[in-house]
Amino acid sequence: MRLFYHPEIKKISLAGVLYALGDPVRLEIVQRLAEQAELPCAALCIPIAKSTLSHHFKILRDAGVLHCRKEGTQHINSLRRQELDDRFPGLLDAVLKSAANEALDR
Amino acid sequence: MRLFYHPEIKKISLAGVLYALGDPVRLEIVQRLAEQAELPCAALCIPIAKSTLSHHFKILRDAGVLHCRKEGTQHINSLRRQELDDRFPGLLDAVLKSAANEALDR
DNA sequence: TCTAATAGTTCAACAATCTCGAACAACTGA
DNA sequence: TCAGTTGTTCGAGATTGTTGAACTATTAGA
Repeated sequence: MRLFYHPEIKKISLAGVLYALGDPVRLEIVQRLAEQAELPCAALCIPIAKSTLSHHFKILRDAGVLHCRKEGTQHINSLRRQELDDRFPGLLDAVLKSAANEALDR
Repeated sequence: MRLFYHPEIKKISLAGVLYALGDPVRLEIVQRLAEQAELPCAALCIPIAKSTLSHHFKILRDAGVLHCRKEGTQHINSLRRQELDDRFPGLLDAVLKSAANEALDR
């Protein structure tokens, strides 16, 4: 299995990041990673096919939101938080805060 | 032609808003509306089919990002800025600031 | 070392969504 | 009333999303 593609921070587009965050499953992944720093794909426990989950992780990686490294049989994911904050200051914080707010409403 | 659907502010979802913003054309529409307050659809001058543009406006309306009212033959669009700020504080500002930052890079 | 189990990816098929031109509806002005 | 303007709706083809099955890579146990 080859190494994953991770775009340079300079090549990350705002529309790409927003698109990646604009899906309930992917938004949940990002929220979990904001709390836990590192997670393997399987830790999500979301009831969807694992091929679909793999696809969502790929979109987040390609958009520049996540970094993924291999460790044994697992793929460990983490937010590219510092890089995102450098490129789009305040964006991720605003999204995470909004997500937390939204969760309170229910 | 019937009136447009505009969701209640309480029913606007974060993923829906991010999805709506996660397209270069729609992001540009939102940026323009942040500068100009009100615009008819035709004012965009983006080289895509007008049926496609109409579709993008519908997505932005359905997500709760835009309000649209009829005025003669035109449909006047505006950001639901106050409502969005109430529901997701700081989000729109962060997106608009990020968009402005990104524009400087090129 | 062989085998089975685990973690994810890739593939192929089907479903859903996007983009477009054409047709349509609503309004305006001559 | 008739033509022009603005934007929506419809149907078709292209793109993207979702899924189970097959596959790769690694680990643990006999």
